[in-house]
Amino acid sequence: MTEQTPSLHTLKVSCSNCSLRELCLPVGLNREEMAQLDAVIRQSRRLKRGEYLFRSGEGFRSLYAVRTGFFKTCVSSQDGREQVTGFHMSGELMGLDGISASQHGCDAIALEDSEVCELPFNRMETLGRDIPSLQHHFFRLMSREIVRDQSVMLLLGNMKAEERLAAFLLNLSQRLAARGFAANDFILRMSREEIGSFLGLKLETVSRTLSKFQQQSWLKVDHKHIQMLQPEALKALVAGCSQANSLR
Amino acid sequence: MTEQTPSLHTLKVSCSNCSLRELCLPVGLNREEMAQLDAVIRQSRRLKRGEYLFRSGEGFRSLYAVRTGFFKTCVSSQDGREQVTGFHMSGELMGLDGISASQHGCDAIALEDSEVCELPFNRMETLGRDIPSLQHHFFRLMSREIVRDQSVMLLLGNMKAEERLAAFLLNLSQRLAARGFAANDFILRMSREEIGSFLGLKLETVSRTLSKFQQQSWLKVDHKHIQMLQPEALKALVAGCSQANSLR
DNA sequence: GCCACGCTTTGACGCGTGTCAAGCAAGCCT
DNA sequence: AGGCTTGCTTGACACGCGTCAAAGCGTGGC
Repeated sequence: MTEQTPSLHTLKVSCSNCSLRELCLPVGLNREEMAQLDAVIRQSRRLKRGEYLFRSGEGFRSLYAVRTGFFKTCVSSQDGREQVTGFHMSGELMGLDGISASQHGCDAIALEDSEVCELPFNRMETLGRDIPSLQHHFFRLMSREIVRDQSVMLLLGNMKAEERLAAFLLNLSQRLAARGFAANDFILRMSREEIGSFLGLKLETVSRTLSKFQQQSWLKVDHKHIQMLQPEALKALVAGCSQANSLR
Repeated sequence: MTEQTPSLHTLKVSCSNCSLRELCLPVGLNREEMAQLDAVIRQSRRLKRGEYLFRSGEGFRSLYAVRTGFFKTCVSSQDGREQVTGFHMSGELMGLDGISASQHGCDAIALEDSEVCELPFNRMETLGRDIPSLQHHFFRLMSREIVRDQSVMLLLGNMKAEERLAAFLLNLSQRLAARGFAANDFILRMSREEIGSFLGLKLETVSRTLSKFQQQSWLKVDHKHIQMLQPEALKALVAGCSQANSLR
């Protein structure tokens, strides 16, 4: 709730170059500024499912905004444990963690055929000096990412398996709805294992919990096809943990 | 490892106004710019142990840099579950999560008598336009916070109690050492419960695990006084999970 | 100085989730 | 079409951590 999703009418607006919900909308740029921005945003790049957009350790030069498709970002430790740190759909930004050390801090992998806009960070930074509202917007975006991460910490530190999964599904539903998709009938783009990695659970637990939700007729689960029959029931489960709506 | 701590010689440098390791140092400001910055930084504020620096939901106006003392930040859900999102010592910045919604997203509480510098965000933002290196530094700070949060996610999602506690102690040790304090002999400023909340464990588990470390003569634990007898043993425990060095 | 309270430690026990393993369904390749 | 791979489901069991409880220790207040 602390993070408001863009209202629907704003979704129709777009940059001339690509539709970057988060990037363009709240800024209120004039025509000239918009042109400057367009000049900086590079032609979009297409990725096939499974392809890496960037890898942890690679030099950082650009942020990437999802135009179409779906991504996961993940960090992994030396001994191979992998933690999915987020799932990213159209309009969302990836790569903010790379600024600090001038190299990417996580892997970004396309979970379906996708398209991204590349935003060369140096040039965005320079542009921010000329366009204060753009600079401010970038600070807000980074701050929002921090808020989101805190919600995930709350989830990982305090919630049980059922609560985590319910929070996850509701968050997904809400973000899809904000993009004009059905809120209660959608396809998961990620595997059970990836969901588990994000939620700090094993894939078997994810599977069992989904089955449990289905038994209670809260969901209909057909492989990756999810129908939310009683979203209120899920909401009741996470009612206490309200922070956990902005997971991504 | 991805986050390098400031080298020791840099620690002696300080702003004329207050010693903000993270804020001032890497920027490389000239004399005039330094003066501009000083003009913006407000007189420092003192807090007694237990006092709130800010609360979740309060209007956001400023960031705060710890001058002396020790803080925790935490988010809490409606039903009262509390998650400590970080511990903060001298030179570290708090409040970055407040930018996105113009209100603070967490509570900040002094764990001992402390002193902070207030940095009015609007004025810092304006100043950033005039001093590119300052602007860049702010982006880096925010990005570093995101990297840190990702490490915490890895810890909460993948590590066992012993690994979490070892990673926590090593991180604390390292940050203290970077500030010129003894690395292997220090006082915990927080309770077992607060450690547990940060690490996603119950206080009993924290206590038991500390006892276990002591039995193995890896530590000497006398209430809040910790002596690390065999830091290598702790390092070996977290060896695989290298990401987890930048927890804070 | 004493008492009361908060914090910590330690034990016994139970539960939730991880682990291991088997079987199934869907999709892909040849 | 057949066989392979990959991902998912489900069961049985184990174990780490949470829960509940009691007792010890320090500290601060009066």
